[in-house]
Amino acid sequence: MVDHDERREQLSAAVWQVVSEQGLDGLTLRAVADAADCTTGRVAHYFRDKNALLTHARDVMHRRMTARIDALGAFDDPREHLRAVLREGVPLDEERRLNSTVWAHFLMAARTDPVLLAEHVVRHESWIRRLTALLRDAYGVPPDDLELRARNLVALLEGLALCGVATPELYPPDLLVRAVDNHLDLLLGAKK
Amino acid sequence: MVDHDERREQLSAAVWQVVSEQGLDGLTLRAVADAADCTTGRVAHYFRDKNALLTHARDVMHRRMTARIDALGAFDDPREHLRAVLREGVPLDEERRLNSTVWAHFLMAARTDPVLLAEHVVRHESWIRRLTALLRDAYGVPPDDLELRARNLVALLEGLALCGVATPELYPPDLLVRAVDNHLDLLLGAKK
DNA sequence: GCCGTTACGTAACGCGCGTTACGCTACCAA
DNA sequence: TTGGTAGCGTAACGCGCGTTACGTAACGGC
Repeated sequence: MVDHDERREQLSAAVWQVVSEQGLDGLTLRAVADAADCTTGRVAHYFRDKNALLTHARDVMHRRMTARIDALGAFDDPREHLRAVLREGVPLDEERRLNSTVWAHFLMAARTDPVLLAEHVVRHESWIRRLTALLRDAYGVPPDDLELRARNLVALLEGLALCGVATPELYPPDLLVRAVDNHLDLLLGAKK
Repeated sequence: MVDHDERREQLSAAVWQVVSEQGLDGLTLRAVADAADCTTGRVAHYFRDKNALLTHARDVMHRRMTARIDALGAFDDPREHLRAVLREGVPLDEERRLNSTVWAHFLMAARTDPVLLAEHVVRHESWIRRLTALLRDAYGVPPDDLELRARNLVALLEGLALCGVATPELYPPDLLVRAVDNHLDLLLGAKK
């Protein structure tokens, strides 16, 4: 008896790998099977069809991302808390680059897929709410345009993620960190 | 005798339309022919293969984008000049939304296509240089981290473009303008 | 008025895709 | 030992794709 959930997570990991290496165009069941070092028979055995495989892969990835943010724990300084959360949204290592890459591909696919679009909207808004709250905590007295600032913060993060995904050598981790810190200084005033 | 260049531009416009509506996956020669209201025979007649069609479509789109920025003309206030240029990078109307959409799709495709990647890098860097120069003009005395600020400005723009492309109804033109202005105020100090 | 050339439309080819049916092997209960 | 089932591998099917070959109508120089 094999562990079905574990097998499914293995296949989902293969999906991420293929999407990262070949894009959504290159994501064929045969490519997934190759990446998972098995045949398409196994894939077909664990997922009804291609769509079910993709949905599972998306869900697992999203769960891991939120889990990583939740696992950050407590911070004394609200500003450091915000900073730590922001770092999770930007491709600082291989895992987060994989996350950002897959996210970007699914985002573009969402333009022509109502299901993907609905998921994106929910997560985007929730992301903005989270950052708005963190930003509010980081300010002594929150400015009137707090939500707009949070929205811009998200946009900056997505833009940086895109840069890091498209050209990792031009946007190494230290540059991304400096970019985030620079914006934070602009928002909250230079760190003492 | 028909005007070859005009025909090619018509077909390129059909490419943009299909990419915008169906993504790069949906970009088939038959779909392009449908959008151009002709048969695949005509497409095959004017372009050696699909790749030539795509290259031409990218080139024409890029030429139009740079032409639009160059056509902005002279400004008395450097800050207003910068602001006007920034507005061109964000999907404020249907044409610019089309531009941003196609740009984003090709950017994701660049991850697995060396030719597209090389083009992207060149244009990205030139974009950063242009904004660095404009930003320098807008400052009385440029700060030390001028280039990093310009880089963040580009990232913000790309992030906002992505938001406007994915969810136009959540990011209407006036919100995008306010977002850009907000960041500009943060960078240069609130407008008098 | 004829004839080559331009400007396509039409249709077929091979390929890779997702899907599905089928077959085999290992394992576990009886 | 034997029957059944879980866990796959293999192979074939139809479809849509890019490409290409071929047909043909209109046009323009002689």
